[in-house]
Amino acid sequence: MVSKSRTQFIILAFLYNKPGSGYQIKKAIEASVAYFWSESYGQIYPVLKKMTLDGLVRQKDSDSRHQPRSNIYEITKKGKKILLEWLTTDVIKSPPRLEILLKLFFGGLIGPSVMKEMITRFRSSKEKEMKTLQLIMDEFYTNPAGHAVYGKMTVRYGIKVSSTLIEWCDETLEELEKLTKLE
Amino acid sequence: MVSKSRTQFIILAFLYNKPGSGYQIKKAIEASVAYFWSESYGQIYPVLKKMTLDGLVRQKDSDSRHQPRSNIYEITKKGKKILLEWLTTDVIKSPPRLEILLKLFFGGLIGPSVMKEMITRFRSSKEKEMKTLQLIMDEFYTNPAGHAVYGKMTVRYGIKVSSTLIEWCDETLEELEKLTKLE
DNA sequence: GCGCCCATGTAACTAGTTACATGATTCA
DNA sequence: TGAATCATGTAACTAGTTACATGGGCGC
Repeated sequence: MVSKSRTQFIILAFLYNKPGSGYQIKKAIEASVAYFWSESYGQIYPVLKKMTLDGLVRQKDSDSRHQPRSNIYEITKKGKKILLEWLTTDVIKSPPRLEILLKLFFGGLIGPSVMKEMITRFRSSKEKEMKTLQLIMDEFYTNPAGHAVYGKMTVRYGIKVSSTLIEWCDETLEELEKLTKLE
Repeated sequence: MVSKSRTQFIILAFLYNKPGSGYQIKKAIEASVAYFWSESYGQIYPVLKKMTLDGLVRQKDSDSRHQPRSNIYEITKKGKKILLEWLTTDVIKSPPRLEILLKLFFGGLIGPSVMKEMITRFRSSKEKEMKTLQLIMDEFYTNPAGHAVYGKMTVRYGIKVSSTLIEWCDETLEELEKLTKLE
């Protein structure tokens, strides 16, 4: 049976327009969607193998004279078909698991000052994240390329969410401050 | 070795103030942190067993005359210790995996109208989510209870994020609309 | 020759879900 | 009596990470 792992679909998406190797796919992911997706080699290589068996990709005849040996895959008709199907299917919402909220929820067990430190560090990480995304967004404007519309939308998502979270941290820190004084 | 699964820690947190069964823990999770956390029985029961072996919880002498048989666990000193350690440890940020962004990123492959439909449905789900959270928040104010401060903070997180996402959907839908006209 | 990057891959492990099996009690 | 709820548990599966092993080519 053809699997429904998301790894499979991101691979198909990257192979859609041009063939590539597992290594190249991983690099492409890091260079483009890293802020909302990641894959490990330990996932990519086995999945590529499985996809070959399922007829979603095929190995290109290893054109020989290649420096390091590299297995280039190209997408098949079947691969394109199931990719497009997946793209038009609704996102199945996975039960959200927000560890920071889990810890905060049980904040009563450890007291507000420790929580304050934790939220402060969380805030820093979000600020850093936002700056990175802002740089990517700037890049989009200085390097205009028509195909980037969809990329921009995803980056805007990240920027909006992280700036909201920074706001939330500030409000939360204020409340924790009040609790500290009551201690 | 004592595991670091988050399931383990949420169990410890719920047992911190009073003993309970696997079933009760699951119900408590559903009744309090469901909007940012979930656990399945298939996870809870085996983990409770493992935790007993590790000495983090112990089974209370099954007081007999219990209607249905039920295994009540209580937290041990060791359990409390590692719970507090975990609570004060920073959240390890798991690589985010936002499927909606993954699909949107490859929107060029299927075109704006299909994407518009998807974002519209995503927007509805966020709106529903926000309303639910708003109700929970109202509950906090009409049923005032001192211990709820931390709960309120987590709900406020959810409300802020979902309302930001609704905004993002609107902006994104507008842009997609423009693209549709260019088709 | 050494270190770095290209490149592929596997093994062991962790985490978790879904579906199923089982059976007691409660209440309409 | 039959449905709902309480209650526990297992088996099979899916997804994914981390660490490790291996080796070639490139440039200094």
